[in-house]
Amino acid sequence: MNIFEHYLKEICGLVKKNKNELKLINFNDFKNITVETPPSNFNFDLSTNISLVLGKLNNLNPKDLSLQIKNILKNNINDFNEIEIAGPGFLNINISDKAITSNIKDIFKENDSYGSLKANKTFNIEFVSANPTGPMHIGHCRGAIFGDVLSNLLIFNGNKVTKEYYVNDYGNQIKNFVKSVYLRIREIKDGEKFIDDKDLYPGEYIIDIAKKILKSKNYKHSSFEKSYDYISKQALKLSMEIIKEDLKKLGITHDKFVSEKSIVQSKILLKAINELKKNDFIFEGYLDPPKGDENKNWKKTKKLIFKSTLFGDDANRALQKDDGSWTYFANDLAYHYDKVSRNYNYLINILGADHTGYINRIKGAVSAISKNKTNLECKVCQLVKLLKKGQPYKMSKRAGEFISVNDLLLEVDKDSIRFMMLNRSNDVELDFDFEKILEKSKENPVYYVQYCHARIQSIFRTINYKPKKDIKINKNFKFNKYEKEIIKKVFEWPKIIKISCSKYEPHRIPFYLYELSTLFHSYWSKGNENENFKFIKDGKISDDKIIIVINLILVVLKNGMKILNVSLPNKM
RNA sequence: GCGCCCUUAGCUCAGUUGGAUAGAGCAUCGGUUUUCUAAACCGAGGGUCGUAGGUUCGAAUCCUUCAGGGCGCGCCA
Repeated sequence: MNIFEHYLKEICGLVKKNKNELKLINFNDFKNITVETPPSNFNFDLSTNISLVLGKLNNLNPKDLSLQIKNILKNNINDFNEIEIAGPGFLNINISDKAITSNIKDIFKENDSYGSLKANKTFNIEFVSANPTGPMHIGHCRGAIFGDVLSNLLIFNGNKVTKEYYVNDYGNQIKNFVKSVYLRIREIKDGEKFIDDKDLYPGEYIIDIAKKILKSKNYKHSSFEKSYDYISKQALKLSMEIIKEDLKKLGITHDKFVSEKSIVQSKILLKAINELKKNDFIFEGYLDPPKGDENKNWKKTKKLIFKSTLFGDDANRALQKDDGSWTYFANDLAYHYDKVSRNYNYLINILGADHTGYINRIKGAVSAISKNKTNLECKVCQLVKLLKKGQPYKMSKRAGEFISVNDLLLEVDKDSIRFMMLNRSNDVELDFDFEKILEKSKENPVYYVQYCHARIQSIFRTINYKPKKDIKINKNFKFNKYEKEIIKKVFEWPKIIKISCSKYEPHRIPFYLYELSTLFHSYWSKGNENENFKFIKDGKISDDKIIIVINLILVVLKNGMKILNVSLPNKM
C-alpha cells in the first residue's frame, strides 16, 4: 500500500481516458509525473506535477490544463475532497477522512510487511571481509553495519539475500600473521623476545592465540617451516572466531564464508582465466612501472594481464606477480567468477574508502566474466573519525593500537553503535563521538526513537490496552491536524523503503524514524499545553482515534527498527 | 599528475532520483512540569546551497570550469 503510487495510477489513468478532451497527444509513459506530499506550508495531502509535465510535452499552458484535470479528478475520484491549483500549475489535493481511514485499514492489514514492495529478486552482498589477522576495529564496523542493514532492508522488501564474507586467508599478510603467532609461541616456550618488525603483528590477541595453540595436544614445537601448516590452520580458525564473535556482538551474521585459499586451490581460477583469455580480455605482456615513484624493486617481466582499461580503469592490471604466482586481483577475479556463476540478479560489494581505486577493475572483471549480464555495484563507506575528548583517535591495525569493536562495546551498547553508524550517508565521513553517543538526550537519536516507543508502551500499560491484530476503525473519525501530520508521515514509509532500496541507502531509515518520533513527541506534548489533548483521562484513553494513531506509529517503528536491528525497549 | 567522495545556517548533517517560500539537531536567546515518562515540548534569530558559466517553465539536485578538504593511485591484501 503506497498511497502516492495508488493515486498516481488513478490520476494518470483518468487523464489518459480523457486525452481527447484534454487535447493530449504525447504521454511518454507518464515519465517524471509524480504524486508527493506538498511542502508543509501548503495545507494539502497530495500534490502532483502532471499538468507541468504533460503541458510541456504537448505544448499546452499548464495552468489551463490543471483546471481541466482538476474537474475530471473532482468528478471521478471520490477519495479527493478539495483540489487547488497552485504555483506554476501544481495540483494540490486533500483526501477525504473516509479515504484516510480506508488507507489506514490497509496498513494495519499489511502490518509487519507494510512498506515492502515484494520485489522478489536475488542479491549477493559481500561485506566486512576483514582480513583474518586480528579483531575487528571501529573502521570495519561501519561497513559491517551498513552491509547488514542493507541486507535486512532488501529482505524486508521481498528479496532473497545472501550475506557473504570473503575470507582473505591467503598471501603475504597471512604469512606474516602466522609468523607473528609463531614468534609469540617461541617467546612463551623458549623465552625468545618478540622482536617487532613493521611487517609483523604485535597485538595482544596474538599472544592469546599463541597460548591457545600451545594448549592443544596436536601442536608439536618445531621450526617455523615445520610448524607452519598447523599453526596457520589453527591461528586462522581462532582469528575468524574472534571476528565472528565481534560480529555477533554487533548483531551481524553472514550466510556464507568463502575462503580465498579454497578459491586459489580449486579449479575456478584457471577456469576463469581461460574463459577470459578466450574472449580476449587477457593478454600476456608487460606493464609499465608504477607512475610517480621510482620503484627499486621493479622488474620488467612477462605476465598475464587483464584489460581493465576496457572498462574505464586507469591501467591494465597484473594477474601474476614477478614470480609467476597469482595476484590478489586474480584471486578476487576468480571469486567473482564464482559469484557470477551462482546467478544472482544483483551483486553488491561494500568497501571501505581505501579501496575506491579497486572498484573499476573488479567491476570490469564482473562485466567481462558475465558478458555484461551481471551488474556489480560497489558501495563505499567513507572513513569513521573517532573522537574522544575532542581529540581524534588514530587507528592502525598494524601498530596494534586500534580501538577494537570489543573495546567499543565495553563502553557503548550495540543499539547505539548501529544507529549512529547509519545516521549518515555512506558517502560522507562520519564523526563517531564517544561522549555524544553516551548522552541520553535528543542529541543521541537512538534514545529519541526508542523513547518514542517506550512512551507508547507506557500509554498502553496505563490504560491496560493489549495490542490486537484487528484494530477497529470508526469510519467517522475526524483526525485533527497533529494526527493528520503523523498519518501523512506514516503514508510516506513505503516511499522511504523504495528509494532506500533502489539507491542502496539505508541511512534514510534512521532519519525517517527520527522525524516520525519528533511528530509523536510533539503530539504527546500537546497535552501539556491543553488538557483536552491529554491522551488519558481517568485511566482510559480520551479518544479512540489516539489508539489508531499510535498503533500506526508502532507499525512503522517496528518495521524500521527491525531493519536496523535496533531494539525497542518497553520501558526506559 | 590522475580517479572517486565531499563542500547546504556558527557547528554536525538531511534534502523524496529536476519542483513551489531549502529543512533537522547542536549551539545562542526566551518560554513550558501541582501532569499520561521533561531522555520531552513550544517560540525566536540564523542561508548568495564552495566559485563561475550552461541546460529549462523551474536547479542544492543535471553538464562544464575553477577553488578547498578527504581517500586512493603495487607485481600488498
